[in-house]
Amino acid sequence: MSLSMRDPVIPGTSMAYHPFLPHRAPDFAMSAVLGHQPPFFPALTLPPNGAAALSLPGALAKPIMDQLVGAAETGIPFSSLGPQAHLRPLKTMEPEEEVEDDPKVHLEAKELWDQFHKRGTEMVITKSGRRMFPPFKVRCSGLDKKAKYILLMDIIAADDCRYKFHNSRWMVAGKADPEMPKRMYIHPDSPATGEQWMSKVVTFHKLKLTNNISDKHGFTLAFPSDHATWQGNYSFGTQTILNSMHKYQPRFHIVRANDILKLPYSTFRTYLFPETEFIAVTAYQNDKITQLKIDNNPFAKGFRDTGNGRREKRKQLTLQSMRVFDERHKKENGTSDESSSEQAAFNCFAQSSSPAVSTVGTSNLKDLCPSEGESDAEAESKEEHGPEACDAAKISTTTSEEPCRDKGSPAAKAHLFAAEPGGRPRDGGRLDKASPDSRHSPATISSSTRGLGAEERRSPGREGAVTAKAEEARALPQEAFAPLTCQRRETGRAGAGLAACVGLTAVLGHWGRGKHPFIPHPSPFVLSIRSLLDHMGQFCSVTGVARPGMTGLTFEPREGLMFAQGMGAAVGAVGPSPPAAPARLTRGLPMSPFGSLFPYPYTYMAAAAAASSAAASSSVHRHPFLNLNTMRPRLRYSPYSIPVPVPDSSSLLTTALPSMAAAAGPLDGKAATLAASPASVAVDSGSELNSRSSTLSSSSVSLSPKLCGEKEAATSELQSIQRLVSGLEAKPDRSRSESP
DNA sequence: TCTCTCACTTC
DNA sequence: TGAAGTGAGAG
Repeated sequence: MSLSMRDPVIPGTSMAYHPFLPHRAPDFAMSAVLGHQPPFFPALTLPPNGAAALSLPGALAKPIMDQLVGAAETGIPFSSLGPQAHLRPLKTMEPEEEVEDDPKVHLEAKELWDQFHKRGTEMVITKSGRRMFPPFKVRCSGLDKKAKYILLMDIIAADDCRYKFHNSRWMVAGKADPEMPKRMYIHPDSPATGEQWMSKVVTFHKLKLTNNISDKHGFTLAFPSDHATWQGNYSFGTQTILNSMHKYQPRFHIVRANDILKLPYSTFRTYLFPETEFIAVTAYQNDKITQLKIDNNPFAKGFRDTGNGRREKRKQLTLQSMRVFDERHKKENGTSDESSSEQAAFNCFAQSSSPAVSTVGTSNLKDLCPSEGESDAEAESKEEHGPEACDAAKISTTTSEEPCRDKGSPAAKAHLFAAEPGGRPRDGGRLDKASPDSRHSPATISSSTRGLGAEERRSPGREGAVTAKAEEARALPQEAFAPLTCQRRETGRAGAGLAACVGLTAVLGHWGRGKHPFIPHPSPFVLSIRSLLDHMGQFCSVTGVARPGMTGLTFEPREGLMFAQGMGAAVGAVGPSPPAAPARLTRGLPMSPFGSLFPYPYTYMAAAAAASSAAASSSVHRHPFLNLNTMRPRLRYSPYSIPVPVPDSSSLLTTALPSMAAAAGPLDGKAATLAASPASVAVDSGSELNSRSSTLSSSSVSLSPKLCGEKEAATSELQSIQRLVSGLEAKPDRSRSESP
């Protein structure tokens, strides 16, 4: 028999609700996103035996069924002989009883992140994908040892601005480009027990960042059911697509679920670490970041000054060219008695060209940021033990970072918080205003974290190695960068949720065979559950990927069409979005608030869930990513963050909300710093420049007493050539070297 | 500003 | 030994 969307499945049968069917008609907001009828749509049928069946049109059956074959490995039997996939009925309709847990998350390699944050927050993305640096690693505690968890990570837009690196500073350069389809990265070890997660550092180093819009390392799922915590389309992948010159904020999610199938209907605990915010670039703009990476990333070892890598050779090459120039200059002037001074000049340049000069440059960086000196020295010392040892050390030696932050100059502080969206108050970001019934309200936000300070004081094991003094010392700064957490508790309707899982498992079972348990290889596979609904004439939506530079509304259909073809081949364009559709549709982005702080896109919130989010709104208001009140209509759909509008270019380096700064309370110093950040950073840059200039000039000065007339001119020319050839010290900060 | 190639590295 | 991860640099 066929089901219409409104046909309820009788509770008590094998499926209380069909996985893909909401039990009620879509509300207004939901309706607004509809309007597209995909060319192909499989039909859903419910056979008499009560099991769900996936019936596909003949042309589609084969590829889809091929994808589903692997589902058998997950224990879900279905026939591969025909177009009907019989899915095993769910054992239970009730969610598992939850044992209270209290997850805490500690960001690993925090010092590295802090340095990263201070130096410019640039993260390189490439077409083929580039790993994150610093690597995103966390340590969890407070999990139920027996329970299973799924850990995820995603990266959301921090604001809707485009940035440029100008005068050694990151400045807003306009409105953001169309947002890329966001993807959720599921940790390959998921699901695992709390004990397993807590026994190790959870690293997401395999996640890659790309700017390749046609990246095929992702796939999309759609959950139209308004019973689900997830609603809309959900993309997964090993690579996250980002826009260059845009600011992003990684997020970490803990989901208590023993099966990937239950993911969409489970509670999400979301953690934000402000220091992990970054600006995506295709090439490093700020050599501080470059140097930081070279110093800390083993793969970049070849560029370290101490090595025999390319950098060394390049400098030797420079040296050689200088020598040639010197000889030629000698010939031209013909006097040998000047050789001593020339030798002095040469020595000067030789020195400048030697690795030692790079060290000078590095020291300049340290001079630039007094608070960095210690960190750099520390980083260098760690280098002796390798990056991994470095990271490991950071786990229990976070005290050393504190002086950097607390004793840092205002400039350093400003810089520290410059890229921190909203200058998140340490407490303002915690959402402890959950309503008592938050567990049952899809839009209710509740806190699951009390801040790292408390967490670390409490969590055993790792902290055992940390002295009480160290704990005390790091408490304050840690709080300053305490992860902003948000928890969504959505028990949902078990029938709908679990039933949806059936369909999910059928697909994920195949993916589980690959390297990544949940990532399909090698071909992308996009499953559109919504397309099923489309077929029923109830739900239609335009989803796709907006391409940068597109004029008008153009969509690269993903769900329906890719579903239709099974293996992701492109088909024709989908029709334009309905004129009255919300912004998210006009952009055609297939993303959803997947794991976001709200279970619904804010477009939904207004009509569908705003009422239920009343309890959360106060918290939301204080959260830069949740601020519905201050957000302005965006032309693009932002499935996750609700960015705080950047007031003006004069405060480009801080997106702090005044209210948040005011709410910072104990952070008043930092809040004040925030206000002064632009100027402070300017001073910062200036000081570095001065430092650099003095370094160069001091070298020259040692020559000048012996030089006269042509000699000085020649030396000057030498310097110019030297700069041109080797880039030397002025090069590091490309644009900085040009600033007065 | 981006993309590609290169030489170098780690694993 | 080769795949993969790096920044530099050319275009």
